[in-house]
Amino acid sequence: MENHHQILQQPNREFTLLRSTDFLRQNLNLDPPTVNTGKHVDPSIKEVDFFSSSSSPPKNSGTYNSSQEESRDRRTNMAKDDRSPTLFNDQLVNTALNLSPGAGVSRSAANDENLKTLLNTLQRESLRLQEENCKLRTMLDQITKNNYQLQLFIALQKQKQCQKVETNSMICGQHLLDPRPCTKLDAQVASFPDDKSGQQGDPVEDVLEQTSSHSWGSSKSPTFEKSKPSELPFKKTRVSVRAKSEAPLISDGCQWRKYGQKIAKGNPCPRAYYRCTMAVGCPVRKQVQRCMEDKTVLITTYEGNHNHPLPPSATVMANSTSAAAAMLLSSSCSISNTEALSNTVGVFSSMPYIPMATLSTSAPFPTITLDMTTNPMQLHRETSSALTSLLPLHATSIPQLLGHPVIFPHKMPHPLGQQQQPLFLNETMSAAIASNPNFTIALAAAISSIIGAPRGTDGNNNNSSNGGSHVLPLNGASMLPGST
DNA sequence: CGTGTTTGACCCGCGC
DNA sequence: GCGCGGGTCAAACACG
Repeated sequence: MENHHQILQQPNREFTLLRSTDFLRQNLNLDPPTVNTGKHVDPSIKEVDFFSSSSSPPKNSGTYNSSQEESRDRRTNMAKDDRSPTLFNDQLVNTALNLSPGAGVSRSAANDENLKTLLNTLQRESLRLQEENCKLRTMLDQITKNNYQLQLFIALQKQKQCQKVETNSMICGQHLLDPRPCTKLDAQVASFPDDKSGQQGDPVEDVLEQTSSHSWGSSKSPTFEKSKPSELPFKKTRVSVRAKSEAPLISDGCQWRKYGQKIAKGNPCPRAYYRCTMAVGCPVRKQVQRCMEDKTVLITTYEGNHNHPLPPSATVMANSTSAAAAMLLSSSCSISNTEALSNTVGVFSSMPYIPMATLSTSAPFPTITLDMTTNPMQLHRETSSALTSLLPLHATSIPQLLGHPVIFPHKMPHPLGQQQQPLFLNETMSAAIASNPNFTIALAAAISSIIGAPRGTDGNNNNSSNGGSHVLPLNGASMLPGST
């Protein structure tokens, strides 16, 4: 908790914290040597050029050097092995199989021995990789969890700033911002960091509960707390996803129960209302409606926060939608157009295949629409102009959509510079995947980026052998060049 | 019989 | 105050 506050007050450190590997180390107290059983394997997937003739080894950490030297030694041994197999001592790869026709029968025993050794080595290596895989999985879970909590703190901090700005503006008699009033949540948010007394359990969860209870809730619904008349209405944030799909529903990993259907005005296609049934009282709801212009396009609108753990498939969707919602939040404080835009760019530049993002402020609730229906290459070109038209939006809700949001800190510099590095898992729906095979690649890139983000503390890509870039199939596409 | 869907009725907010 | 439209409820129904 304390760390989060410190981090929030030191913008320069924000990025460091959210960089996967550093974040991982800091949160899990995993020093590189402890990650692996035998020798060091950097959690980030580093591209090591085993065949480079470069004579200047990187001057990184000692562990990394030792790893490289080990690789060099192995190559050397393999080279020598052609002439003198006995010189090869590395247990990992034993190439001392004498398969030459001239070898006598007396050598078969030695060959068997070598084969056994090789087998044992491979088995050990396989076990080691399994252990690593398991550990990385655990780390990934932890990162997701920590990001979730951190994002909430950032959101809370932003809410506080927002409130200050609005207060100042009111005092000056020039309420230039969106006139929509601050809400009950604002007060809760503002008081949250200091007001821990009397709270049981995780205060973060408490705030989420409060947020959820106001989200999309009917005053009649027994599940939701009814707002007192004296309280101002709660402004909701929604994320709408457009995807081509013939199916009546898109698969997002959650279980839904239909509770209503309506013919909305202006669209002959009925709008279906679904409620999450993965947990009792989960306030998350979604609307599904076909696009009037193109009936193959399914528009799914999400709102609310899950009050239960999500399966991985649902987390993927949650990350994407919550990232979109984070865009709303990042621009919610009405600081300035430029700043808001830079924030939104910061979020969406990380989403390689969330192409067309549009905000609707005319709707009763701030809604962001992610259009997955167009060609990704085209989208990359389109998005820039689409996003540059974004205006700051006063979304007073915390868009903790769908469980496990991930958010970039304020004005986070991109680690890959021109090449954007995705930190969001955008493989969202089977329908979208079907129409856009690049989603699979994007997912791989996103996972790779989480597991193997490049190290560094300044946010620049100063690591020539970083593990993220070589696996990122971004089509050379930074969605928004020049984003900070 | 339990679970999910359908559908008409109802509630509520908003604009006029 | 009234009408309209969005959202939700809940009884009836379907299905495995």
